[in-house]
Amino acid sequence: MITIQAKPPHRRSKLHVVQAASGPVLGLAGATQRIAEAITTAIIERRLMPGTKLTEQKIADIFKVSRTIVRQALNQLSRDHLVTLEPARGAFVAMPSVEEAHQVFEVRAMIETAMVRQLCTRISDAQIAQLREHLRAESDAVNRTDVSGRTRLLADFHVLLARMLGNEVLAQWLADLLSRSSLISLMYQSSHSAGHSQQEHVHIVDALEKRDARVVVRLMEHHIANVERNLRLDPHATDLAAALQPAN
Amino acid sequence: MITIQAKPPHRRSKLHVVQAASGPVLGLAGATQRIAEAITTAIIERRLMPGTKLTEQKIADIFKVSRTIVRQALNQLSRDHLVTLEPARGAFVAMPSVEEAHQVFEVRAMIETAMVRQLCTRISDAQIAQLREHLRAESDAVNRTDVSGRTRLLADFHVLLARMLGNEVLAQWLADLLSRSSLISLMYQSSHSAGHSQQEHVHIVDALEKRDARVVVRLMEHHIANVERNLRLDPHATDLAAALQPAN
DNA sequence: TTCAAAATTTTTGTATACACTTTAGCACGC
DNA sequence: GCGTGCTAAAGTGTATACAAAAATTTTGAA
Repeated sequence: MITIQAKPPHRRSKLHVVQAASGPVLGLAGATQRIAEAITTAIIERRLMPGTKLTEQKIADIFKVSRTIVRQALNQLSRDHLVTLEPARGAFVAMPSVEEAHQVFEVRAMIETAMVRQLCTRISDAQIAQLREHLRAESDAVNRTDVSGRTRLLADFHVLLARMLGNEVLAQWLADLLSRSSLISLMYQSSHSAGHSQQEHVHIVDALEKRDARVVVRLMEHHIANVERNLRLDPHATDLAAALQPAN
Repeated sequence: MITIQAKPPHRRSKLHVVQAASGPVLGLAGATQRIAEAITTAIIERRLMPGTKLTEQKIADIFKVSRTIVRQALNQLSRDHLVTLEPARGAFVAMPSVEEAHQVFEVRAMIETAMVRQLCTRISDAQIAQLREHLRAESDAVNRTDVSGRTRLLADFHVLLARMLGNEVLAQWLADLLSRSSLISLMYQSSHSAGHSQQEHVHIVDALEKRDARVVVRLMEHHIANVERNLRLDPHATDLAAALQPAN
């Protein structure tokens, strides 16, 4: 049996998909994305606490769109593990378990050590400079106690490393893992100070500059282990987290 | 202002989500999942070639559901990179670029070597036995030249290794990567024989049984490199794939 | 005949309607 | 007073309707 196959007539350049920044059709998949991002940042910035119910109609009203769009956004977020979908009950801001938290950090340790090991053999001086610049931005945010900014920058450091391998597949996945990490950190009230993290980033870049694979791997291992070690993994943390809540 | 946040009233055991095998409400998220899986296997089994347009209404008719459900399924598949969504044009079976193919294998090499290295320190004899059993199943499928079965089993081997670390986060991600790998292999007409792959799996398990980290890492590196090396990454391969095309 | 513009059909994107499930409120009996 | 069952309200899941965009076909002229 031979199945005949239609090919896409004459598909336009892939650039078309990317442009998205002009024209009348802005809002195609844009609205969905916009809402997903709004919810994501709200979660990361602690305006939406773990366990919070996300009622479709309420969100739809806020953004002036139909439930259809909100549903798409919530589905995306559930694939990122930032919200949990319970059949017939609705969407809730995810509450990663202690188990899950451990697994996330374990995977991060595996992939990020492999990453920096690779980087030692290929990183350019220009890239080192770029990292230094990022470290400055981190340091600024820490000093200004810009909480949401520093959280984002500290996470971006890791994604930046991934991106420097020129591997977008890796970078995107690590970005996912890091938004999950952020949720975990805020849920379990990390006692690991931002300043300390930032300092560790500096050491990692120092080792990268010397292309010292052994040291950089050890530093990255310790860095991730430190972050995990400083989580409050006792159960009462969840209650504490669910405390005070501006409703939308 | 302190607004108290409603926590999900009294959430039922997570088992509830899993059951799904009884009652009248079967088809809650089940229909979406069913369609996504059908399309996935159709792609892996080469019944849907890369570039094929997936028209929503046609799929909806086939499965006797509304476009709503099909749309959800297509969205999921696009997150798995098995289909590409082009705004206002529709869904197409993905055509991973050479670049993307390379990146996928690079990441696989990184994560899977780290994985087996870890496994050497923790794997149990019972797990070795489980792997041996899997190898038998692989061998059977190869001998029977059960094409779709062997493709699945050869991929499952890698996921099985991930699962043996007891890390579901890792396992799920690797599963995604492997379905992508399958698509890449069929798109670029791998000349790497299934039998050869299967043989390499045997060697890997042998080394795991001896808990020889150095060897097992080397074997895994070579195994993945071999698979990639045997792809036809020359450009005409894509033309070849898009070759004979009467419109439907 | 061949090319281009217009009209038609198909298909996507979003909103809305409706059925069914869950949740909350309330009366009743213990 | 407290738990139990019933009723009403709210919310989710799916189908359908409709508008806008894209693809296809038709039409008309060189």
